[in-house]
Amino acid sequence: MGAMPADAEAPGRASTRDRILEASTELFSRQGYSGTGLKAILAMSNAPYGSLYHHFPGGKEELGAAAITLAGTGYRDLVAAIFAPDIDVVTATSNFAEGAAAVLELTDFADACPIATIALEISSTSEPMRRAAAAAFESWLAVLTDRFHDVGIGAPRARELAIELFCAVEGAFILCRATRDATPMRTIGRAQAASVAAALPHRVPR
Amino acid sequence: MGAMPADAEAPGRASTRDRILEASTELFSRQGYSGTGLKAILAMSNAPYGSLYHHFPGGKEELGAAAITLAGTGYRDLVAAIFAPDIDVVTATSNFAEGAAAVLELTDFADACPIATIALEISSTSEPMRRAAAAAFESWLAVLTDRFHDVGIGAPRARELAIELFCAVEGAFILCRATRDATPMRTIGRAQAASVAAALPHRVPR
DNA sequence: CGACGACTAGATAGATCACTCTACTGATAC
DNA sequence: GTATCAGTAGAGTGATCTATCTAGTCGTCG
Repeated sequence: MGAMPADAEAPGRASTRDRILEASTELFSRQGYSGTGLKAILAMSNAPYGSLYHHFPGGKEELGAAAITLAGTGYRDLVAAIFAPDIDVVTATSNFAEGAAAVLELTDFADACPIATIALEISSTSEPMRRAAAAAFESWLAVLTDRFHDVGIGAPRARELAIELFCAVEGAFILCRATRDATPMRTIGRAQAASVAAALPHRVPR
Repeated sequence: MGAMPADAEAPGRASTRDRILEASTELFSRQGYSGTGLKAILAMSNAPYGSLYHHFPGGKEELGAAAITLAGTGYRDLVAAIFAPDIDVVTATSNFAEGAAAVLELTDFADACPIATIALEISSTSEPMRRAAAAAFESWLAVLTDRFHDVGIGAPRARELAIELFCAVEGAFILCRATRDATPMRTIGRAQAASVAAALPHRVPR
């Protein structure tokens, strides 16, 4: 049944496929899909053309979709960690925005949403990639919706809140990067934290 | 002192420069900056290379910045029309989101924010274009801030509201295009209208 | 061993990219 | 008339793009 690669879980070095994928997510999210050439990805991941087309026979489009999916699960895990069950949701909402603002400042406004740029670029031109982006976004919304529901917010309202938070953060990424100023992210952080607090069921005094 | 072109305001046909610029804004906003070739722009605007480099000696980058600026003033005027002085701001906020949702649906989710895609693409790679995008966004925020201030909302809060509305709409554009569903735009429309209503000064009963 | 498949390696092709170049047109200025 | 200049026109250039193609490496299995 063929060879089972021994380095699937090699400790020292990530597999070629993984290195290509990681370089893709980074370059795509920073320079966009069309703006990133395969050569740049190959150079960053120290891989030849042959490997790329071996692992991704569908070429750049398949690679793009895979990169979106990888970035999607990565960011979903981050959101899940910030909105962990033992942290109250209002604080988590504040922490989320403050974390995003801090990362923007630390990376010279380069690292924002790893998918948004590609999503806007390709959502009218590539169905596979568009679908991958939609699935990634939905997975984030599901994490948020579940968490809001767990703290007693009704299901429909929980999803609305998740959508509102998502949109506010994504929009803030755009504005912050263009103006090179993280203030908007902190502004919407306060607003969203207030929204979440207001949606919480009747506060029990002690 | 040189010739003054007689067709500067030709009634029948837009000038070559304008046609190039209009084609650029349309193609850039739909396919992104890197994803749009100069040939496509020239073909759509029925212009030769010579004209492009005559009017935009800076090449594609200058053209991109000019397209951003043009789209920016166009959208600013649209926002100003929706938030006209004789329309109450809560209704205007609802109308804004509903209008955006309707356009998305009518254009098969192709026409969203004319700048967002390019802004994300180039804000880490081209200073002139980044600056043009920032100026465009700021001009929209100024329109909203002024309007909110005019109805009695304090200046700092007025700007915060403008930022919150901007971010919500931009984020919704991303989510709606990726999922091909205008629901999120309507969701944030309701939320933002409520925010604006809550920020209004004490309602005087008749 | 020898065959096989997974994977690596990079030269190469053909298209397309942004851009430059020279030539041409037509109107104005003197 | 003639010089000047804005603007039009498109062939051509070198670089870069995605993708293909052949060849080689390495570990496993029969």
